[in-house]
Amino acid sequence: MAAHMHKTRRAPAPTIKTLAEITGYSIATISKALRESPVVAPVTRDLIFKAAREVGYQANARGMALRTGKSFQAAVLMPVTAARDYEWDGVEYTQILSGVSQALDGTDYRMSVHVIRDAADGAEAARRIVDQGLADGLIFSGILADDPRIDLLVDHHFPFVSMGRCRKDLDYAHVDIDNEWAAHAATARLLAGGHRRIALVNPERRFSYAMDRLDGFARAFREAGIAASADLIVEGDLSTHFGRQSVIDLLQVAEPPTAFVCINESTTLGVLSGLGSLGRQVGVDVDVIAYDDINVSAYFTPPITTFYQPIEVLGRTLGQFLLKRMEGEDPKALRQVFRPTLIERQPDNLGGRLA
Amino acid sequence: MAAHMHKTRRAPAPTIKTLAEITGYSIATISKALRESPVVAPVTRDLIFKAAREVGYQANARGMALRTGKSFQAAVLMPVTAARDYEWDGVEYTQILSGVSQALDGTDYRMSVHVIRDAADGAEAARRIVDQGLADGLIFSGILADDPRIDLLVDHHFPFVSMGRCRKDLDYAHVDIDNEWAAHAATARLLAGGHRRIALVNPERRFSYAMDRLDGFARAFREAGIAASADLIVEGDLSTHFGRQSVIDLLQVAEPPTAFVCINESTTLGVLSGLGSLGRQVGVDVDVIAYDDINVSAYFTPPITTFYQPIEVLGRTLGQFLLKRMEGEDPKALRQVFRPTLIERQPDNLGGRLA
DNA sequence: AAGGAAAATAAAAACGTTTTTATTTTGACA
DNA sequence: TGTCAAAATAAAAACGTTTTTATTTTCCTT
Repeated sequence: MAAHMHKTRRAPAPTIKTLAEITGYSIATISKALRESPVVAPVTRDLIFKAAREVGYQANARGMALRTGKSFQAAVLMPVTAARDYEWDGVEYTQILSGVSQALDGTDYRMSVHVIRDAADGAEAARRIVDQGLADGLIFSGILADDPRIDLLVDHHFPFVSMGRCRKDLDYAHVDIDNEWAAHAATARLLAGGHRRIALVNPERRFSYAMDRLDGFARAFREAGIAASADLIVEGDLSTHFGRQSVIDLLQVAEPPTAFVCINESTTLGVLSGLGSLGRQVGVDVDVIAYDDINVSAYFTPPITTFYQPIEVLGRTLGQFLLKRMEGEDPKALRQVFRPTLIERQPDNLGGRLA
Repeated sequence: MAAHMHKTRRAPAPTIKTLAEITGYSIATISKALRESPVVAPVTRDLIFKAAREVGYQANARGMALRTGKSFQAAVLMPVTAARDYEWDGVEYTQILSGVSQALDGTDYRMSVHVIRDAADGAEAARRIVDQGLADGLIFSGILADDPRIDLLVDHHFPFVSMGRCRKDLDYAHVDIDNEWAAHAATARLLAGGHRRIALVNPERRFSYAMDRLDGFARAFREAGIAASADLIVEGDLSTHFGRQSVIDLLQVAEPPTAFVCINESTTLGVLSGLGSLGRQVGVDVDVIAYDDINVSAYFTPPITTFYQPIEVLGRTLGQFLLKRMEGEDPKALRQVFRPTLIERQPDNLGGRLA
């Protein structure tokens, strides 16, 4: 141990200049060699790579960023509602971020997260990201039927992938869940079980996927030749509170529903809570089919039938698509719609009394 | 409208050079003026600001970053376990990110999120962030009793704020929940209600807060002069599955517990599910007290008593502390331990039959 | 062996800042 | 009015890259 070991001065990180000095080549050659440009001789390339490995060279992201004008950031807009008592909100985002991060692993891109509080906030964030070059690509969800972010980004030729589709015919990369199909399947299942008065607990109508679900719901009735129980459609934020309140409201109408189609875990928990507090038993007095974000419906009492799609897979696809988009790939080639799998945990016909 | 309106060529974003040309000052003066340096005359400063506003000047983050060596990134390590069926995991992180983001709002800092899969991964991520200067500050949670990240960052004088305290006596900024207190309070409450056989559903012992909770649990028994039901302590990942399995295991012992102290929402749901499937009724056969991450226990059937702390507040504090740390403030001044509030929803004495 | 094209490398400029150093302008004082 | 310090501004260098342009080296052809 050296006698005077005052705060070990860390050696400055090696740069291409360091490598130039070590190898005797110019920084231009170093730069080209490191990026495997064909103009530098293979033998010198190898030499330079070796030197780089030896000194532990790491390209300085800031230098690259300035010169290339890129930020090496993949931005994700994460919605968080401001409502005080609505803290379940956005639980699935952990999975999305995890998936995106997986896709980005091993690339030069980092993931930056921009929290947005509503649609307007999201549009503003997107604009800031484009204008200031805060990121090289963007991922976002909560797509509106007519979403200003999609318009903006398409217009600016800015690489992005949306989770969800808007209702305009535009070319853009996206990943989605087949909500029309899922809502149809859930409704058809209940109709087949003998239910006629079916409630749909749905998101607000401005969301594109709310429309998709309405479509699926209507189609199931249409195909069964039965008039849809349109008066049992409720729309709201997807909070637990909303789910609970919906049940309380719906069970007071003249012909109350015998079944519920729920949109996510949070509302489902609210619906179950509401039913419980009114003394109704799931599987006996009413049936509930849900869409499951975080695979937790198995633990509800009783376990209920759900449609399930591992959200992390969507996240990973979002990330992969974004990488390709940032490399200039045609957005037309970057679209995928996932069909969730049905997990049956109940007969969904009031224990056989309906079918 | 111009006749030939081919793809509107966007004017390049104004730089300090643009401002220099407009105002006639040198770029040096522009730079100093914009950062309100006292060496530039107030009248010219105002002039330059006016020009900047007029052309919509926005400092180029990449240029700043290169010159200053800063990244203007505040990094957050977000843990996500790989386990396939454990998707509830990390639900509270949305709230943390939201809080951090709120604190960062209006500053030059952006939030980047690094997903980590375990403790080793986290240590590696921290090292990469320090070595490559990927961020100017770091926030992380899931603190181990002896956490290598804290050692590393303290050693490197790298600004960070941890959510949770390690069990070493070091000077570092942190935010925490008073887990010792909460576990003590929950246990004492159950003891006062007449319970003697109390189960503790706890995280793995390597986590610092697991130790804190063990301490609080033990202290409650000690203060009551009763031998702790140490054989009813279970430790595991905090999945719903673990909660459920714990109940199934614990109810098979010779003297089974009459009450459960749970650590988070996820395990609590599992515990309730397990109790339900064994036909035990909460509030009748057993009592459950939980710690509530996302304020959803009110919707469990029946609602249970919890300790609750809005996690977003912690997130905000983490962000605020990090900003101060990055400005060089003494970490000793940046510590805060929150006591969650008790939300009573049950008598917690088996409906009066114990007290 | 000279000439010239091709290959390899080097030099220089540029990206947008900040900071250090140098120069000019101002204003007080004798 | 000339001198000098202080105030204000300008010039230049630097951060670490990439890219364009220039130079040198290699090697083939005659």
